Amino acid sequence: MALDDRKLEVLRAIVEDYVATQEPVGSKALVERHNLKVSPATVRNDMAVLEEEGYIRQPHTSAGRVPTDRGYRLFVDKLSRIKPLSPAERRAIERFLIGAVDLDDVVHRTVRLLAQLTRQVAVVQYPSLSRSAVRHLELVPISTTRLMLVMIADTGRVEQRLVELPAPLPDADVSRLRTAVNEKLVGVRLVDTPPLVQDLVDETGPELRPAMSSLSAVLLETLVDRPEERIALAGTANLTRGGLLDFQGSIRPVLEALEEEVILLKLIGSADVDASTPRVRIGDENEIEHLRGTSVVSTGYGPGTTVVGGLGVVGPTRMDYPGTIATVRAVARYVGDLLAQN
Amino acid sequence: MALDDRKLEVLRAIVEDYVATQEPVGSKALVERHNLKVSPATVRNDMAVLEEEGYIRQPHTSAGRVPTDRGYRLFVDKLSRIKPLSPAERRAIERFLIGAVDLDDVVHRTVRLLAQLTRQVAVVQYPSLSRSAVRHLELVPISTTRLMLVMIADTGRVEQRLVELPAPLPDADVSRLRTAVNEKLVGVRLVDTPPLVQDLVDETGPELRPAMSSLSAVLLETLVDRPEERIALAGTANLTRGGLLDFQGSIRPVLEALEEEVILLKLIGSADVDASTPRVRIGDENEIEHLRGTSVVSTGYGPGTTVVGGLGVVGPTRMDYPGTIATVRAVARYVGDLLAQN
DNA sequence: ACTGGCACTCGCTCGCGAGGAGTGCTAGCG
DNA sequence: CGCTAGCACTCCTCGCGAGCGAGTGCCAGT
Repeated sequence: MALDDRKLEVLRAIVEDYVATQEPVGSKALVERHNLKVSPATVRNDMAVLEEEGYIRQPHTSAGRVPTDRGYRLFVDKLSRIKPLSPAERRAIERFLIGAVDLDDVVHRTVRLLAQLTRQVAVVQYPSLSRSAVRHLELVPISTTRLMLVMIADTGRVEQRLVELPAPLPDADVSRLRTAVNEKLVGVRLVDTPPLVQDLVDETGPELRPAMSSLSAVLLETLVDRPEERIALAGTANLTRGGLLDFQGSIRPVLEALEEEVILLKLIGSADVDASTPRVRIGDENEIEHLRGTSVVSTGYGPGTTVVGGLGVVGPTRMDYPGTIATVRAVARYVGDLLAQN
Repeated sequence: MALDDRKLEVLRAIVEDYVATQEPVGSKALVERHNLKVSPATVRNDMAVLEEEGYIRQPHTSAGRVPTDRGYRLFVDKLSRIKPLSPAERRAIERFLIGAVDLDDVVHRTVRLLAQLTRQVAVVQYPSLSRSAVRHLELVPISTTRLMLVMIADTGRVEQRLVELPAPLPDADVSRLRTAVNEKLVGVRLVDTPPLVQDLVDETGPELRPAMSSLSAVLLETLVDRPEERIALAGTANLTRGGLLDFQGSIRPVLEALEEEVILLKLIGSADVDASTPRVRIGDENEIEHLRGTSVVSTGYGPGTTVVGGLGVVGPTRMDYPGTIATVRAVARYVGDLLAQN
């Protein structure tokens, strides 16, 4: 059954009021606050229909109506325009992000900014190694049988790993190794390195072969096969906002979920995200069981139109979607621009 | 006024029971659970004295007694022995920490381990740069006028900073810079570098002087003058344990405080910590206003007896002090040993 | 110095009733 | 046919008071 315009308007009003007041909204209050042209009774009839269709529900008989996940979904898809950011917000974003000294700094500032602007929990993934290319590889002797391998990626990430050598290696040989790996790998995307790394080993002379093998094993395993994803989190205190009404009484499961990097990666990981417009997952749409009852707004970011990582926020289903979506999108763009500069 | 042995015993019993049950403890229950040799009435008299002295209090007339911060303090200082860890705990620690691939990994594992074992919020400071020495400095050209400076510290920390050069610099000159700074600074503690960095600039020939100046400015400012401290946090979900009884009803201020790195550093920062035995701050003893109502157990860690960073846990004043202290101390030692190996 | 007894305090829980917001239904109106 | 006004009904919320019980303080006795 198709909902006519007025019913949609009623749904929008319910969502907006509920988000604003956090209380079930009744027919009378609705017509007053939104000066609709019809009477409460009419609105009640519309509400009955909306309820039948599953867009709203009553917590109990004789209480006002509350949007369901489905109602929010319709609201987000059809009934809301993304709010333009206020100049103050734009300024806040700019002010926050200038002066970052390194990637860590950028990510930390971003996640705090996002938490502050949306007043929710913010999550930012570091640029994914799998979407990075090698900018430089450095080998630092730690002892005669240990090297530290430092990889600097074009996304600004710097990773280090210990390499145990099968036999002591003079410094001159370390230099040769360094030159060899850099010549072969600089500029190559990490996902494309495996065959080249194999070449490297094959091409290495017998005296350096064992060392190169150890090195390539570390390279492949820890940087390519299961590259470490990193995540920053901020604003968990915002979960306590809105009393115990949100998150069906306990923020426990939410906090637990947020401590699992794996879960966070699923949430805002860059896997299936594109940078055009944020993705919104509402309540039950979330795969993570602990996060039913929350909504997640996430998007990819990166220099230009490419995506190197994801970011987003986690909040109650009862959130200001237009504002949150706008903020997430704006922050992602700024961060992308910032990365493009380096 | 001196408390006789039995009164101390009563205090200890009250603390233990309250920690275990989370409920005010009454005289009758006390004599039963701890089979004291005296009657409830006697215990009541002792309680009256303990209350006068400020070690315990009643939430309201006709409720049991609850320890005050002062009571906990006495308990920690005089009435408790540090529990030895169970073999299971020792095993958990070992299992958790082997297989860490780099410093990030070590810190992350440690903080999660600590949170899990103590069932509280755990905080681990990365080895402080101010207590590190330079192991290697690397310069990577990003463009003709930009270098990335990577410092590898003996504590395993790796820091990178962008250096803007006043003029384009050929690769050969980059190498000369690299050699110069490494010869001068490798092995030197960061706090001791400033005069040497100055020497470096002075000794540099005129053609490299401008580049060296930029480089030294970055070195001094971001690595020595205000070195970035890093912190890892885990177990915030544990704050919700024990309902709303702990933290006077709201975990909000606690979560807020935990988001401030500055605050965390004050808490567990290595400044005034020694590695011998954990420091315990109970309730009001905390300087941080938001953390009144919590207790903090912290200690320093590092290879051998040196201290390179701090770690600890934050929990309700009503916590298992002997167990927590033992765990914090044990984890700190293991981490210290682990660092010593690298 | 400790104990048993006893009166007392006071927070907690429950049931009850009044109040009120909001609803669904029905009849009437344009 | 859609909208509206009126009305009876539901059910949540809040406040009140009684009963209960844990725990206490005090006092007299050993």
